[in-house]
Amino acid sequence: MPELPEVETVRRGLIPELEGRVIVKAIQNRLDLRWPLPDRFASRLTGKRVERIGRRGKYLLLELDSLETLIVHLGMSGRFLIHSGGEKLEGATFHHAVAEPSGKHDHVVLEIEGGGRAVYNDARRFGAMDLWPTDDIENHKLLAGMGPEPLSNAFNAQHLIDVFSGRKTSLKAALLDQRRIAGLGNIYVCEALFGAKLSPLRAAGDLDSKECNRLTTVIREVLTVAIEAGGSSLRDFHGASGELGYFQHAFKVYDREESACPRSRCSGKIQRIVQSARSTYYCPTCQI
DNA sequence: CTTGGGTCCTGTGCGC
DNA sequence: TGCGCACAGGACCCAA
Repeated sequence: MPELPEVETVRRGLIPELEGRVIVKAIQNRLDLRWPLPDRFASRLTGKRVERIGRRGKYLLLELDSLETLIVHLGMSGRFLIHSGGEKLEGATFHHAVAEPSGKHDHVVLEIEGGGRAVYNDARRFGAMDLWPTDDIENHKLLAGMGPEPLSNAFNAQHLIDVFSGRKTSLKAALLDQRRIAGLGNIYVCEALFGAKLSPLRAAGDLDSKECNRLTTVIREVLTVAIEAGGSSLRDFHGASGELGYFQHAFKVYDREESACPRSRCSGKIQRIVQSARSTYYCPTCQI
């Protein structure tokens, strides 16, 4: 599910409830998510203060005062919801419906100083958590080798030229590869390629510098606008206070098979194709 | 090394 | 309504 804008939305929602507060008690309801949780998981969280909540690609990073960082990945269906200590729905500021916790897949619950609870729920259990020394976080096996943050200065046209060079793989697959660029998933790759007028079927290594430049700019724009919209809620994405994002209403191609290309002066029709077993949406007329 | 396909898991929505 | 199937925002793992 969640790509960079959704994870960033969750991060921003967790900060006011969690940052600077102590985890009074951690409750672990299963031994594993996608992989086994680390040894003594709950006790390594209990009594620790969350100093800072960061993000790397699609990973949330909760830095604890024990010098360890709680690494969290939401997988496809993961949620991290805050239930406030008082009237639990009063804090919702969005006009959309607020999700009730199912309880069924609440795998990890953090009771927060002051009475709130942060609940990690993940029906499909493709998500993950781990604890790792904060000063060595970049060497954690899930984070090592990840490409640059697309909203940082390290991401630029030259970087794309470098990582695409000589690649025969499709542009679609290349952008989904977290080792080349962090944070993009199926939705935002489709949207960025539309914005850059590039076919997802092109070989990555075929792009010229002008095209890489265009793609760089569009990726930044798409992600920035999506974050401002609170991410996309196609099926079940919720922010930390249960609110829905609304960037899905701004999709130009994703999930819009058969509709007219939204680009002015293009008479094309959005197509859905399958690339490496995943849906790609694009306009074959203007995405060359 | 690169690349493509299968796989993990549960829920939902659709056609019949 | 009920059933079966296709599909879902991720990404690891392995075979070729």
